[in-house]
Amino acid sequence: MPTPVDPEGLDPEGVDPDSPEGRGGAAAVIPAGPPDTGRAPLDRRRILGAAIEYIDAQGLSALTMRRLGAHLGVEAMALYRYIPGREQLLDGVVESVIDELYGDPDVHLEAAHGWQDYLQRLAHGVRRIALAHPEVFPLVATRPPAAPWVRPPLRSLRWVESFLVALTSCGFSEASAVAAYRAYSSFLLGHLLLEVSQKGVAVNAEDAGAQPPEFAPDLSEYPTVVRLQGLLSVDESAAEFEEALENLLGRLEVVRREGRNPRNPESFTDRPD
Amino acid sequence: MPTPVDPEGLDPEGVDPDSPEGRGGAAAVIPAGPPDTGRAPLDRRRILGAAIEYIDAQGLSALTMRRLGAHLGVEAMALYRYIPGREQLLDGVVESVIDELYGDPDVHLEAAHGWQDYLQRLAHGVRRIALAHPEVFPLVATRPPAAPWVRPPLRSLRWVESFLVALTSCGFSEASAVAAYRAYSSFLLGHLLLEVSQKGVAVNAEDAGAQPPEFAPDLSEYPTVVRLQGLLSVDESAAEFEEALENLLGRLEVVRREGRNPRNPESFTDRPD
DNA sequence: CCGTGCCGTTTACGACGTAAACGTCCTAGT
DNA sequence: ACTAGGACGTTTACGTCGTAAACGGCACGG
Repeated sequence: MPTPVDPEGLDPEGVDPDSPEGRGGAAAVIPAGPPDTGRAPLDRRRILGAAIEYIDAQGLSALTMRRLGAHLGVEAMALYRYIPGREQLLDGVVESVIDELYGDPDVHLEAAHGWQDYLQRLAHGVRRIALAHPEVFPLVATRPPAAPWVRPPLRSLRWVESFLVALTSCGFSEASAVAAYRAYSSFLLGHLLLEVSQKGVAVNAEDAGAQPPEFAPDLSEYPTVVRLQGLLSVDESAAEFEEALENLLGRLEVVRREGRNPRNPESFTDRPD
Repeated sequence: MPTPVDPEGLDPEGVDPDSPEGRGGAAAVIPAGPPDTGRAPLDRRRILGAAIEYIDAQGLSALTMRRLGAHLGVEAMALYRYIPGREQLLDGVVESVIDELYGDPDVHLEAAHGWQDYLQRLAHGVRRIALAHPEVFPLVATRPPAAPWVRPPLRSLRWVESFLVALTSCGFSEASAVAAYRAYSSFLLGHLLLEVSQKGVAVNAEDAGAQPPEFAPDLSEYPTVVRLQGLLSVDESAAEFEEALENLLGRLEVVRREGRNPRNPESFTDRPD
């Protein structure tokens, strides 16, 4: 049994368990095979897989209907038989990427081992996806959701349902479950978007310019930044994520015990049920 | 003196003080005047102002060099005398928008009244900007920053410097100040990006389709979502922001008192350069 | 044997970002 | 006063984009 989860914090010496190198093949792209071998008959799933692959490799702005077609060994117009247009292609990409959560054996749809375990596993599952597809995640974050109350990065009704059922079944009131959903979404979005954007900048060499070794935009006015540059540059993403997540779970536990919407506290102090 | 700030929570009956209607003219766009009156001689500032105005009005995807030129009463190529290209135009837009913070009288560069006051004012200032320019904020969030350690939404060295000086001058160790900067950025980004995207979806009627009254993508599989739909739809953004901000400040106070990086407490004494 | 779908290609159009050459005016030096 | 030059906006042009529309080949059921 390879790579069990570690919901209670990081192995002190271990590598980041959510990084693509840090685990087995879970949360991988839908395999699309080498670009032109195996001339499969080109369905929607294959197109979306190839699009994700292409974005991961070349960046979002490089994805073009023509280029994606070429990547599949096909003319651009062939894609339109399966996808209405580019916008819907991107919607499909987002949907496909978050659907990888269903294939992750460490993420459960039910809170069988308590809501904290559920939220821990879910958070790490999403983080794994974000780190596996750093170029796609900004799309997950910014594409307008289907309904205003479906919040990125958990952009699927099924996960919203799962979330709300899990929490309400574990003692959260309906209002607290909704509040928790919102707090949790904000937490995930902020941390993961920053993490992938930081990673993206660090990795990018081909994208915009080419001065990776040294580019100093006059730091002379900012002595504190200069002094702390070393500290600012260390990457503590995994630990910070873990810590902020633990803190959030702690907050939610308080909310759960109070059993009420944490704001509007008079709704329960002066009123038995 | 109109509309004083209220850093210690929301006026119980008041409207959201960060909403564009909720206060005076602070955090307004650089005035560009009516589109074609006053044929001013077209400098960089005017172009960026017009671009922000245009994005706010028509959405980011509608911004085109040709259309922006037309909006300014000029051919597209005229813009290239002041801006190298479209990408740099967007960078300039992001920079301009966050520069509105300097014009906000309620946000201070120094922590004259303590770090909590400083962070409260800064957070609300950024929130005001996000709400004033909901179509621009995703750009603020996703555009690659200049250096990997300059994190959105505080994307300017001057604010990073200000932040770090403010916290270290209030008793934070260097490591804690940096950790606070990261936690604070994640908090702002997650909450504000979700808030503007929610608002954007709610407001948009012209953008993609046109079925605002009812569009029900088969909720029959998701009974809990249906049952909690009312709760999910209420907008508690202001209160949630405030509550999460208070919680963050509480966490940071603990970090400050411990005076150390909360993770890895033994690693900073012999810190490498 | 011949329709008749399916499925990928070809052709075409308008919009985009932008390089390059070109006015057109204002100003300064003689 | 005349002219050289620079600042500023326009014109033209090219390659690429998304995609509508017509087309071609191939398999299969009558």
